[in-house]
Amino acid sequence: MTYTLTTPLYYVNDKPHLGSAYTTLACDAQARFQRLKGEPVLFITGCDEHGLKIQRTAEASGVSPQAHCDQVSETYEKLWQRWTISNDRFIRTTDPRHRQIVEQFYRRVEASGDVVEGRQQGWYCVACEEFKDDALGAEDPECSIHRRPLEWRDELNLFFRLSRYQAQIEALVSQPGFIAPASRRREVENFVAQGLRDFSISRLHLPWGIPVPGHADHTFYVWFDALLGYITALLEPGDPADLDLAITRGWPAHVHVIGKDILRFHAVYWPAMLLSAGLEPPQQVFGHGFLTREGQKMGKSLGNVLDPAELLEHYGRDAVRWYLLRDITFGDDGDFQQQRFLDLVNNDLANTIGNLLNRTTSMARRWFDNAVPPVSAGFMADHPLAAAAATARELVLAGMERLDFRQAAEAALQLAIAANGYLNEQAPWSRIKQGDGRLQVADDLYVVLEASRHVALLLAPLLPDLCERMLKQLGQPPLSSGAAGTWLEQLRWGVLEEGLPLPQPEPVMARLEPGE
RNA sequence: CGCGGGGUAGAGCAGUCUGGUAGCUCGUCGGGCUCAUAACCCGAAGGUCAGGAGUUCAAAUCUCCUCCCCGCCA
Repeated sequence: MTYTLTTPLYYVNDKPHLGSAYTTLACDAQARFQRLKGEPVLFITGCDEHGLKIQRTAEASGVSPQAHCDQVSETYEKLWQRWTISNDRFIRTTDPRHRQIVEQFYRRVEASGDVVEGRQQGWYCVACEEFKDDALGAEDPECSIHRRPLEWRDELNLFFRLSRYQAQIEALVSQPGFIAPASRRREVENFVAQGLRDFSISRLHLPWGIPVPGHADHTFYVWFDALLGYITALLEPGDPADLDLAITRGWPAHVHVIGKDILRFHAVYWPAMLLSAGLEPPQQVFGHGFLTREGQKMGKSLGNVLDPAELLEHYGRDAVRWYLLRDITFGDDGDFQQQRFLDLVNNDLANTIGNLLNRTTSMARRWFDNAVPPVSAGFMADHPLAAAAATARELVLAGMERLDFRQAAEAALQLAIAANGYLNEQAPWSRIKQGDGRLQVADDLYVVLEASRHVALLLAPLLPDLCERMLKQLGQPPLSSGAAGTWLEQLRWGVLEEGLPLPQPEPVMARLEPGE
């Protein structure tokens, strides 16, 4: 079955921020991991482009909404390309097929009797695209999040009868594993337990949206049409816009990865909409944490926003990916600390991993004719580094499966540390000087090279670039070429070929210089 | 108000479910090595586990109370 995973469809109100990049990077690692295991994967990302907020932003900068969306979503797409994100789809909710999918979906919900007319009255925050109940008594109320004036609305809208799904959503939400990490489940359960209320799914006289069939002047509320982008995205490029066809392409999604702020939409509203339309809810909704910078919230007003495009430019893909995925527990909030970022990248990638490869290939070349040394029979199987590699492999596989990138990264790193330690214990540089030490040195270098090869492979989902550079140093064909067999096949101890020529060593990871 | 998450060495965290010498990474300090990217390896210092009370032979871990941070309540 296809492993479908999604990032949020990012709202094109502004250029991409680090949070979006973080989510996307994490999904990319997961998508790569599943592909490496041989699973068919559908990795979906894209942009959400409707709504009043977009319309106003476009107006403010004097362009049409469509032109604005084209421009911003291109920024996203280009950025993901520069990060070599491996998404299979980039869906935009202004895609013509999306409109048809939304209409078909809506017809189903309507046919289930889940659409009713109602009067929507209250204070509205355009930035949130939400009504604010807590503002009811106040005069001149502000949005507590955006600190901008709320607008009074009183209009006839179409409502989705969410209340009918109370029992089903309660059951779904309490299902172990549906909401991840588990620590966020309670929050949603409590919300549901308060009683689900119908919510409006249309807006009146809002031109920048998808028209509601059969209701002139109504367009769909952004949150109704946006999530359906996940379904539209299932379609292959040449497919007709057909809902039944779409869901055969990889539904239900295995996981929606989102920021914790939009957990409710994904874990409550969205599954109910799907049930109403006779579709399965996603298997998991993973709400990850937010990033702060040096202990402070990032925000325009503080002027401390980290731009993912700049980070990429200054430090490169591997460094940023490593820091975000290795040092921050996926799910928890995390703090981006410049000093630690530099320390970790230099220590882990340049020193521990890069230098391990460098010193080992260099010795092998010098003493064994520029090639992988021969290993004596019987030396390999019960070797401590074989055990270390097996442990690392298990921890990486198990960790990645749970989106525990930190565990996976640390496991790969531990193998490199073990290999470095083994080298220092054996000190082949001393032993080679003793006449009878040559066979032992050959064995030792072989197992360390083999351990290094495992490190490279284990890093593949997290740091695809570094992995390929390491494999090249080890005389291996590119992993992406598939020439040496599948990833799992290569992750067996002893696959490294004796006598394989080793190229001139070159640092696979440069140290980052402080002070930028 | 209610609910959820959290408060453990200079920093970031694990350990809490299933009580029993407080552990990891980074930083700091000392030693070793010289194959290697001033890289690698080993060791040390550094903690009243937010505070208080209780249960227990024994509490970071269980119970109760207090304080502080973050989040949810359409």
